[in-house]
Formats: sequence, structure tokens, C-alpha cells
Amino acid sequence: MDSKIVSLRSKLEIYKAGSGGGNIADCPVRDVIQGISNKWSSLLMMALAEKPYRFGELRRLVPDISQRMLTQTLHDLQRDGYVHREVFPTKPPSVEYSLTDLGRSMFGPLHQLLQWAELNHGAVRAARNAFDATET
Amino acid sequence: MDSKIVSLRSKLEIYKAGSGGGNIADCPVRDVIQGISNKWSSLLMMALAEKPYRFGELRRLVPDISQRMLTQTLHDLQRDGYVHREVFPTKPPSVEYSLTDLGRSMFGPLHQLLQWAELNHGAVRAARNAFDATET
DNA sequence: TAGTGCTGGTCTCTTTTTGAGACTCATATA
DNA sequence: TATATGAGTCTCAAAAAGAGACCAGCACTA
Repeated sequence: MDSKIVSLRSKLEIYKAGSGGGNIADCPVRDVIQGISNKWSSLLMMALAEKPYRFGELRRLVPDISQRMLTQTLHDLQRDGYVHREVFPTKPPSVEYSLTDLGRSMFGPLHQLLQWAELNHGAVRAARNAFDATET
Repeated sequence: MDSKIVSLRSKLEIYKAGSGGGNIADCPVRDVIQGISNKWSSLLMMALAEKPYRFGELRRLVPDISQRMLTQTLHDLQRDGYVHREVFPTKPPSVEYSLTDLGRSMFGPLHQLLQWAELNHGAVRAARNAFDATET
């Protein structure tokens, strides 16, 4: 019986239906997780965990992200405090993105998940194939 | 110098621009992570890690998910092998969802991340507020 | 001196994904 | 007979993502 189970309901429920207030920020897990569980965030965190990168470098490193989503995802990661953005007065000016301490702290557990993914890719693919075979 | 850094590039790049083939499945991390990094997956994993739930119970537990997305997310989690779906011949029939062994295995690292989120919610909120204050 | 490329973006338009909510179907209950 | 139930599906509107043109200032080249 660990305590996570006891407090699950309060972590999930963000607000009661009906009158009062209630905001998504009332659920810490959702508030934080939804910022990093989107298509590009974990990928960019992974890149920046290696070393700081400039905008164009990231774009080349992740060739199928659009400039629009790269800008926006970096902006969101910066807003949540995971990423630091620094402009250098070169001509033309260059911008470097790096992880903050908070970003590195968050990358710890994220990295565990990424490693799980790498290790269990085969099992997931197998499950998918099995599922697709029976449902057709 | 750990090995994650050495192999970062191969994990990120899914295909070279230009001719040949190349598939998203060539990048294990992306192939697996994109299945679980969406708005509802981690939340449902969290619920099912507690105990098996039926469709309607999940809907009540997560009041702001639409039936459409609940159906679809559960379907995707089942396809990737994390969730087991069992139909009971009651009238009307009821359906129970539970984690598979693979699902429980994946929930290990995911749970670490969720705990980080809970613990660092304050820091993230503070970062957001600071960011919003300077940018206006 | 005009043309080209580099930087890190923004703007607009189209396509895809999500959300809201009505509808189904067979049974049970009031 | 009217209504509720469980687990969805279907349709339509709204939001988000993707594609790709465009922008500014400066350096280098022809």
C-alpha cells in the first residue's frame, strides 16, 4: 500500500462539475505533465540534455519539425523554466538554447522513460502487430 | 561520458532528407514515446495503475475527457500492449480495462516522472509567472 | 553594386486532431 | 409505456499542427 494510490483521485480530478471555480492548475500532475507530453518536447529536451544547441542546429537535428513548432515548443519549454534562451550579438545574431537546472532535474526521470522506450521498442512493436492482425 | 550521449543522434534522426526510405519506426524512442506523450495517455495509465476500471468509471474519474478521446486513447494503449480490455457478458455488457505486464513495466519510469511533476509543480509555476511578467 | 546567403524567426493557408454533443442498441426498471 | 443504463459511434465545429512564403540586417561574391 503505497501512498500514491491513496492520493490518486485528488491528482486526477481537476474540478467538480457544476458551480464553483476549479482550474487545471489545481492538479499539479496535469499542469506540469501536459507541458512536456507533446510531440516535440521530450525530443528537444533529449537534444538539449546532450549540449546547448542553436536554433538552426536543432532544426537540422530534428529534420521533420516545422520552424513554427520548433519556435513554439522552445518558447513553452522556456516559459516553464526548463530551457534558457540566450542571444549572442553576432552578425547575424545567433540564439543558443540550453537546459536550466530545473530542466536537468526534470530530464532525470524523463531519461528513465526514454531508456525504457529504447529497451522495449521490440515488445511494443510486437504488441502492435499482434493487435493489428486480430482486428482486421 | 555515458553512452546515451554517443547515440543521441541516431535516436533523434528518423530519416535523411532526400531519396531513400526511412520510417518513423526507425527511431525507437520516437516510435514508443509518441504513443504515450499525449494529453490523456499518462493520465489513464495513472488511473489504471491503481486498479482496473470500467469505461464509465474512467469517464467519471477524468471528467473533462470526451467519450471520443477516451475510446481512442484506450484503443491506442491497448494496441501498444499497455492495456488489456475485457468484455463481461452482463446486460448491458460491461468492459474492464487493466494494465498488462508491459503496461506495469512502463508505468515504473512514468511514475517517476509523475512524482517529479508533483514535487516540482511550485517551481514550474514560479518560472511561468516570472516569464509572463517579463514578456508583457 | 547587385545578387546571394546566413541568422532566427513570423505570417498565412491548408490539413489534421480534438472537442461537444446527439444518436444507437438491447435490456431492465418505474 | 417511459426512461435509464453501458459502451461506444457519428457528425459537425473549433483548435492545433504542418507547409512554405516572407522578413530584416549584414557579409561575401560576382
